[in-house]
Amino acid sequence: MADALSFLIADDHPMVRDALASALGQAFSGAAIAMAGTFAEVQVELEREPEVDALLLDLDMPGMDGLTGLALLRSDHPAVPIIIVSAAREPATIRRAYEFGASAYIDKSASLDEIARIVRAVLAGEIFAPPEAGPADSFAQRAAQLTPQQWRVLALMVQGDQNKQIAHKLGVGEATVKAHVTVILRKLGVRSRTQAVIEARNLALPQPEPVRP
Amino acid sequence: MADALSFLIADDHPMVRDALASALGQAFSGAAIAMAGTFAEVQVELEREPEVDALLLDLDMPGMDGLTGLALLRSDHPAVPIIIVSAAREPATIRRAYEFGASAYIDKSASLDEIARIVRAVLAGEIFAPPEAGPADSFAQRAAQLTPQQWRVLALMVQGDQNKQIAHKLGVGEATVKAHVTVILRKLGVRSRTQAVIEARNLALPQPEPVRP
DNA sequence: CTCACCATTCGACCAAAGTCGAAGGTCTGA
DNA sequence: TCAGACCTTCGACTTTGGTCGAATGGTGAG
Repeated sequence: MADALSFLIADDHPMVRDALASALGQAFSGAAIAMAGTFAEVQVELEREPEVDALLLDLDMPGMDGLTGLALLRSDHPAVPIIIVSAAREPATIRRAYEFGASAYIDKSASLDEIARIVRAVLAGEIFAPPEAGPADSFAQRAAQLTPQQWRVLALMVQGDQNKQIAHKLGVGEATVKAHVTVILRKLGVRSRTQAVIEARNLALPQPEPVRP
Repeated sequence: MADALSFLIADDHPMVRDALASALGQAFSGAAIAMAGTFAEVQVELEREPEVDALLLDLDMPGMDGLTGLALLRSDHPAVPIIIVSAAREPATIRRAYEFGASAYIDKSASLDEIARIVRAVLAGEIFAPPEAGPADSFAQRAAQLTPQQWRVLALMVQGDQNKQIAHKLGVGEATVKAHVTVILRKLGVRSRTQAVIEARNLALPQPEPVRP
């Protein structure tokens, strides 16, 4: 399987999807390219074909609460390299994306050549994540310790679901969900569900906006 | 008291405070001008002197969770006209500010003449709030029904406080806080504390950011 | 003044959230 | 194969959250 590459492109904007697909098809002839327009579709595709060589992911898709969705995918499929493709964002968001396991970041204004170059580098095993990362975001550090199932529980908590609803959606007992919540609260360093939701939402919605007087 | 006007300027940036003070002092000679740099200071000043003719308020101050703080002040002092002074914001935020009882909106890049003109209009009883407002934000409409004490409770809920802590901070029993929470949930149309906090925080942090490809 | 209305307060009761301990499953390295 | 670590699951128990009914006190309409 020398050149039987496969990619998954996730973006809610069809135009962007096609542009990325054309860029990849040109740079890697014969590559299999799958598409997804919502967070749910991404999960389905990855479930069907977990062996993709790279996932090109937009952070502003319906269903994924920003970085929460990234972390969720990352937990479910640790082996899949994830390349963030998004509009210009604050450096803090980009840094956090790396902390959550993203392999690279591509600005939507990048040229097709640039995209191909970055994807090729990721496939070669290079990670564009800055090895330094500085002191890093403390909450992100703590959140990175969560297991896949715990991420799913947290993602539903952030949407306002109660334990009973979460249990039903995940197909487990309510007692199980409660146990997960307990661990989540301890790992995040908070003392109530409400505080956990507040902190998690700060991840999804980085800054109100920069001040420009 | 023909021209014994008094103003309260609330902004965490000293430079902006001085600019506003100079604009008002020039346009309304003899006016008494008080200052505040945090949300807590605003509350103290309004408690000490509730008869101010206008409050010039910055939304990005420490302590006030965006529009939550505005609504809180509005509930505590319904008679004080509030003029929002802030950096450029999305139209949705400005619209919501009006729904929460703001009398006018001044961009920080406005000239001193413009500021004086708007303040004069507000003092004359004119409200710059668009009478139409369209379908309006449904949550904001529901939230506007909250009483002052209920706003205080909600503001503390949004910070992640538990009922016991809220009771202590407000100097009432825990049972009282629970009763308030019940009414708040019903008025907001949600079924749990977590959902209420999620919706309330959507007010404070409008959008992630505009897309600029 | 009297009545009605509403904000605020609380106690008693029920539902949801959170804690503790434990069992079974999987994977890794000795 | 066995030991240890970890994820997932759950039941029993405690704490917190939320509902209902009721008493108090203020305020405005008639």
